[in-house]
Amino acid sequence: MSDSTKSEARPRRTSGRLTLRDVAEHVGVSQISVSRYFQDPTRLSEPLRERIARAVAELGYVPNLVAGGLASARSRVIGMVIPNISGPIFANTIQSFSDAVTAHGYQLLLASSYFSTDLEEHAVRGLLGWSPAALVLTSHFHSPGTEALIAQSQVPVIETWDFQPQRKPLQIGFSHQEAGRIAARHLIERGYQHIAFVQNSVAGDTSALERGDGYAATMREHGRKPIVFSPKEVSPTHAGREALLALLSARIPVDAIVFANDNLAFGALLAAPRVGIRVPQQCAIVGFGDYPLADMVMPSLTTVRPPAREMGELAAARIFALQGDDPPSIATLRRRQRPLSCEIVVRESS
Amino acid sequence: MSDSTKSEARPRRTSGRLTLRDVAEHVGVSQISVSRYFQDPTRLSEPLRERIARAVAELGYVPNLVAGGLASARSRVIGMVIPNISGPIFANTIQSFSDAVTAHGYQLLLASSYFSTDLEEHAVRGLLGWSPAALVLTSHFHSPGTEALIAQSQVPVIETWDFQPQRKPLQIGFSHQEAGRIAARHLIERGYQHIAFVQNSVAGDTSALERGDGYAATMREHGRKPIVFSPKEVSPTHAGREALLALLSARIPVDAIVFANDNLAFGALLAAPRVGIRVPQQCAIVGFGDYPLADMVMPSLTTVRPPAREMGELAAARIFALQGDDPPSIATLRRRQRPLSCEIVVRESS
DNA sequence: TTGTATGCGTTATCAC
DNA sequence: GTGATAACGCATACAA
Repeated sequence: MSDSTKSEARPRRTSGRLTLRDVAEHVGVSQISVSRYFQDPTRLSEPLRERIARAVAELGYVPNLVAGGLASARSRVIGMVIPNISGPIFANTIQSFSDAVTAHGYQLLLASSYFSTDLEEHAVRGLLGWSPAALVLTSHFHSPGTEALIAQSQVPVIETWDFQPQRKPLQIGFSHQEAGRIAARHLIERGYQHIAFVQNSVAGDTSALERGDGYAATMREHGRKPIVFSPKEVSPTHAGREALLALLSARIPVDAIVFANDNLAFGALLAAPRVGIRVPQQCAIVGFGDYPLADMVMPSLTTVRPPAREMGELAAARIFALQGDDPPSIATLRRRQRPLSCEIVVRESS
Repeated sequence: MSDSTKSEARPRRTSGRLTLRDVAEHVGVSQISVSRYFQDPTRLSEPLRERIARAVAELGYVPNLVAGGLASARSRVIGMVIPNISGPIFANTIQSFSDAVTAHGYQLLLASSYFSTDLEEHAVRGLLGWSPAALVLTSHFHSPGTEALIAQSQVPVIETWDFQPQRKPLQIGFSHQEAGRIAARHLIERGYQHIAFVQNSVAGDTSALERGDGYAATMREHGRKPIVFSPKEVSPTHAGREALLALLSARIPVDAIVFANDNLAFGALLAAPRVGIRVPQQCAIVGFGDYPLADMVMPSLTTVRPPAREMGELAAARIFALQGDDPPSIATLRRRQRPLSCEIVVRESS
């Protein structure tokens, strides 16, 4: 019974956790001083700062970010919506973004959309409820509802993994059409004659469609007829295998295939020896994504590498600049109105 | 100037977004009715409910979760700390957890620890600031600071990817020792003589050490001497290759290797043909994780599969039960005090 | 450098 | 079924 100030009948509404007041009382100062200790310790005198530091450590006080967020009308949370977390496609972007954000004291509220604009809208609505410092979305395809939500909210929005210069939201991305063009050009230059494109079997991956468009445009520019195959299999590796078999048993067998992503390409590449097809002699294979193991499989996979980590880092940098945390660097500003570029990584499969 | 109620000089403290009051005024009711519309619409009369629904849609009102969280002292956010987001190891657990959580109207605050207990503590402190409904951690290795934080907070903690029956926090996981034992037993049963274990080159992966312990114990129980190799290379694929070369050029070459994870195993498996080693004739290979492509590579990889998706789903289910959202199912309760089990997936590499 | 008063937008509580 | 009022825990604005 050393602490007689502790009331027996605790009001039901309190969360039960320590508050600034508890720390302030313990030290013998006002709450605001403790608040300042967390906001900007330099505004406190050296001795007071140390007394508060000791009390905070002793009591194990953790600031209530919810209350702080309400009082200041801004929070250090950033919302992010990506098609999926588990695949290799966005993994590096999520990780590099998360790391940058964490390093600046922000936290990441993550949701996945599975390439569905409805799920995305639902996620955006939920995330906006937390008044995030910023919202990061993937691609520029959104439902009208999502567009309305972000237009109404004061929250800055950054779109990644895409670049559409005419759009208002900040874009940190690259041109998917150009990615498709790069792959097609590479195979044409290598002298392949019958070059096909295999679409993603996942519905809603509109960016993959754009890569296909880029491929088709380049083919036409070179006087060739685009050949686009859409597999039925849902598993990407099975779909890749399905496409390989179908395209090689056609009337005029293809001698090169561009896949909408590396998982499809892996499916074809790894199935090839089992069905007696030699890569690249009989058929060249090009992927998209440069997923892990692309350089390890045999033959190693030629693929178009998107600036995955870079997009995460730049998106974070833009947000910090917007918040005034960091002065935007020249390089960051310069990149603002430009797409990042993809790179063809030439390996054994072509 | 049709809206004369809009004041020119907006007070600095407001966030500027629509509030419950705005909706209430628009409809001509009190705020609390609009609040009830979101909490439990059935408590409102049919006509009122519809009028509010219309106003919400018309105005584009998004509830302020921060204010709601403060008032109710609980939030529908769940914090999660995993070693890394981008690797294939935890991908399925994160995704299945995220999906389950989203389906129940919760949101996911995600942080990564990179197998560092200090980073984990930092993340936990930050996440606790949001008064999450629950906190999900990975493994049972935490800093004393983390232990103190979770002990003080009222927040329920669930540990995944591990199982230590004597611990207090809820455990949704499996025994890493047993995973190592399963791999060793499999190779012994197949008649392999000189079986080695290759450790993870990533520092701090204590669970991998436990798998190594399980392997070593099983070896001794069968009267064999454990051989443990720790690669120097940081890249897992390079480390796998390094281990393969070293273990096969030893005085007594091994004829089977258990790798701490599939990435290491892939490194060895895919390097083998390039250096003229036949798998499994000359050396069998077993991994851990059953990562994507394990069934596709040539030869396909024998591996120990952890219950990755299941852990995410069960962790979510436990949390909902704790919140009273769902009655816990019999199956869920029964699993509570038991480890989940790993499964050996036998393929061509052994 | 430190303190006092007030409000952030919602929900708990109690009243009608 | 609907409403008035008082918290929730912190940060802003202003004062000393």
